Amino acid sequence: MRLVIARCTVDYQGRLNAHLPEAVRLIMVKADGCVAIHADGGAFKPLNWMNAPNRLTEEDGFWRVTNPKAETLIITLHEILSDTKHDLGVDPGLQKDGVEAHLQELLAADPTTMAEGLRLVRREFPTEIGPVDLLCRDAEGNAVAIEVKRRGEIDGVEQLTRYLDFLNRDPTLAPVRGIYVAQEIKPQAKVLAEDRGIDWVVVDYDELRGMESDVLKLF
Amino acid sequence: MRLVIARCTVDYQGRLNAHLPEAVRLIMVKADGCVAIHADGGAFKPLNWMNAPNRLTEEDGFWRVTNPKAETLIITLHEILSDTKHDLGVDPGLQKDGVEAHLQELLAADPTTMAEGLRLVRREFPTEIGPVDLLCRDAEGNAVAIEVKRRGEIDGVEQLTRYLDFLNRDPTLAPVRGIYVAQEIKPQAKVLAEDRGIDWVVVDYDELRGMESDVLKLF
DNA sequence: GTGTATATCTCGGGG
DNA sequence: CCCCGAGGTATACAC
Repeated sequence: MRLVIARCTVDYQGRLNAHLPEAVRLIMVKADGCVAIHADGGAFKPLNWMNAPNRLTEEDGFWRVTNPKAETLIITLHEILSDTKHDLGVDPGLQKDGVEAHLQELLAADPTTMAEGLRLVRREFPTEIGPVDLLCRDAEGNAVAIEVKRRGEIDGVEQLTRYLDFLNRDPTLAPVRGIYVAQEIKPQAKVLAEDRGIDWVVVDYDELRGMESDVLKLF
Repeated sequence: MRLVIARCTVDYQGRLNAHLPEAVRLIMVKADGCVAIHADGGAFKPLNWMNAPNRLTEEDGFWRVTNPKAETLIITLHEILSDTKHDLGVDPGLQKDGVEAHLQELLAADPTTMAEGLRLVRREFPTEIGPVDLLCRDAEGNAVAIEVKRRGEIDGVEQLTRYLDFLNRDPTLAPVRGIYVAQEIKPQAKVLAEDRGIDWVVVDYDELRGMESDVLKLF
């Protein structure tokens, strides 16, 4: 990783045009070639950047970064205050726990945590407009489409509504009802769900994980 | 801005749990207090981070970063290879051109680029659930609601559908039809739009800008 | 503060 | 390769 502190101006042309007036900034060049220009604030997101794959050429007083999509980033260097290089090696990567996929797994393993008598038909059940997270049948044998979210916001209700529209056109499935399942559901999402006749259930990830480990302990 | 190159392990607990095994990484601490941990690859996104506002305390062998939402980031430092500080000053900020707002301006200037006979009634026409990008009347005098996007995805169709629902409850406007306008429209968004009786139009930003400059040249 | 809409979103998975 | 969905999305802006 190369770290350059420099007074610079930057111009990006690609998906949009963007210009950075002259100022002192950090220019970060990573081993995979990607370039990011950071100010001393604003967290996370660089002011300008160019992802790999790309080509960086150092010319007289400026750097030119281009990628196969013909986007260009021109960094004009007015004054270089520091220029260092560090060998970081390959990163072992981030281990995550608690994302939607895990929640979906736990719910698929025991659909009765969402509603009594539910049996799983399929995870990621395909429709014309995308896969439904879980398709189940209830105790009466009726189809139930389930949308799982970590945080239940209004767009998840829209998503489930779309799936229900399309699923209910299939005579082998109709009538299909919906359940919106999340660790946390916003008030507006609840209102919209109820307005559309969609049930919602708040589940606890830690509790679900605990139940699963309890089940494992039995064996 | 403080830049530390160190062999470290990192643990985040908050919206999810995440762990980074020991490796050499860049730790960036910005003037506003935010912290980002970068590997030597993977674009501009840090492996882990904590946005401002937060509190960083340096303890024996590790840093603890906490924020008001009780999220914590623990950086255990096994070996510090470099530790530098740079004064960058306040950044003048990024100037952008070519975002949705510009596209909306160009389309408002000449609605006939979207459909023949259209006349603009208002930009950002207010409804109960937010403003519609453009409200027009067609040659027959019927109201037309237009949603503008740079990239037309499925959620834009949902947005326009919600607006149409509300606009059609207003007897002075109904019947209102919708047009989804974007520089690029995804297949599923087209399917959903057509399914809902919403027209879609793909427009070219550079062409629109060219037309406008042609008009200016006439004067 | 919550809620909503945008983003050069990034990133990963599946066809 | 593109399409699509998730994200600790981040970020800006209105209420």
